Amino acid sequence: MIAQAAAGVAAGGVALVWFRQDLRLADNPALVAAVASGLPVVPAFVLAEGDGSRPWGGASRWWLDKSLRSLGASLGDLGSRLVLRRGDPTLQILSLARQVGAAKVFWNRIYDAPGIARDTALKSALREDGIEVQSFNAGLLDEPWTVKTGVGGDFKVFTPYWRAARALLKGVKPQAAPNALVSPVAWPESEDLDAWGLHPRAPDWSGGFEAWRPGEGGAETRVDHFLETGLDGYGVRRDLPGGEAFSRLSPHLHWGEIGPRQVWRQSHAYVENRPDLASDLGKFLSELGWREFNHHLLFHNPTLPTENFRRNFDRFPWRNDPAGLEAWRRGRTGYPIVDAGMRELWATGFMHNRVRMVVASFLIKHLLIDWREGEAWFWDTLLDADLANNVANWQWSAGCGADAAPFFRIFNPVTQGEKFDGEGVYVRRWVPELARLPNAVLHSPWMASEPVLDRAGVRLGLDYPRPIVDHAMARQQALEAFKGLKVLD
DNA sequence: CCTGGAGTTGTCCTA
DNA sequence: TTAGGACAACTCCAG
Repeated sequence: MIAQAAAGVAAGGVALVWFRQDLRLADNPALVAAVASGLPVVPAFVLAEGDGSRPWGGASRWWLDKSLRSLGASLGDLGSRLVLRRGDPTLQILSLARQVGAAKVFWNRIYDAPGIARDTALKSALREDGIEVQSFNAGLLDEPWTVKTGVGGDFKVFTPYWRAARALLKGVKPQAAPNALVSPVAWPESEDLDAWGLHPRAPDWSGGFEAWRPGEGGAETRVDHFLETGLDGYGVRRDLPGGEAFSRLSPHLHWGEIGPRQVWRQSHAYVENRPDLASDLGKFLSELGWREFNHHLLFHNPTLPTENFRRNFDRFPWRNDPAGLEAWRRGRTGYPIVDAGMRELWATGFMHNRVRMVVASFLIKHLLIDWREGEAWFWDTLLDADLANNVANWQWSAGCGADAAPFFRIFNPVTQGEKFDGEGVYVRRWVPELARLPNAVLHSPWMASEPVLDRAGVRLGLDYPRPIVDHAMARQQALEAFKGLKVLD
């Protein structure tokens, strides 16, 4: 310990880079600033514990494990390392900064309330130690406080928000990754990633995650692949869960293995010689826009993760229904499109966007279960679980969020299945016990005649459940429940 | 301050 | 078969 501290101090101080949700070398302003300081650079990551922020879910921990290995390897290629610590990040960064003799500390910002409070306090503490601290924006196109309505307020409706946010973007120029990092004279000790147990054991339920490639390299491959194969016709094709026209960038964006500026720049560059793709590009970028908007909402509404954005929903008569919740989680509701989605989630850590809306609508409006239950399940099982996106989207689905779906918009799981999975590619993949049913009844097996069920080898109630609620009845019940929410804020 | 058009993703009934 | 309107009421936001 003494030798290490002495080594850092003797070299005239080092630049400490605290990685969080920016696990990349390219377009990383904190890293660029550290290199520009001319000091030896110590890159560090802290597995946060007990700092008031929400602990990562199981799927997120799986991803983080791989992403840290990737980042560590990339730093190794530059002759550097990634120093790992766990515990309260404030204490860990303070102690690490002192230990290595940091003259400067750099990080990229995050935008949830506990994180902001922690970072603010840490900044003061470091400065009291005479250490220079600087934070940057790596994760958003526009930081939340820069996008304002005409009268200086924060937007609550997406369309005007995105119009204003785009107008602020003048020449989006991602920064290049550094070519080399100067190492400190001596490295501080690092914890062992294997010992963190982020990869599930006993049992290892991550077998279905193998198609993912966490890390900066995987993110770059994903963008290229999407632009080549998914952008053409994205506006329509993105809605088909059996297809492939979606980017799958969300987990990479969540961990900052690629930043929105890079996605913005690359997709514009790709479309430069393809004017026919302008409309599809706009659709794709508006998805980035929703990500921006969700972070904007979270920043301006710190209680978004736990409280209804529209407070009149505080009176909503949510049902306590453990059996229904469990059927939903396991994909045993008897509605094939819902069950397919929930099983895709469980198996792969991902769910198609259209299907996310369908299953959310089902939990909230058919089962009348609190959106927070669904949000918690997604948080644990989604590889792209992101606080801002998850809570804002669940609130939107429930009707209590910003710019939310009107209450009478109750998805019919049969109609949705027929409309967006008409050929049954998606349902047959994830609900294989129904695979031999003809398309006409695939999304409503309870409507099939006995001979049709027999031929398909389906015994309702045995091989596949009957619907746990009747759609028409549930719909009426939901409309009644929502009627009780007269606004009187 | 006032006004009025608009608001991610739908469903169902009727003509 | 298909197209159009009802479904409520509210808030947001620009002019």
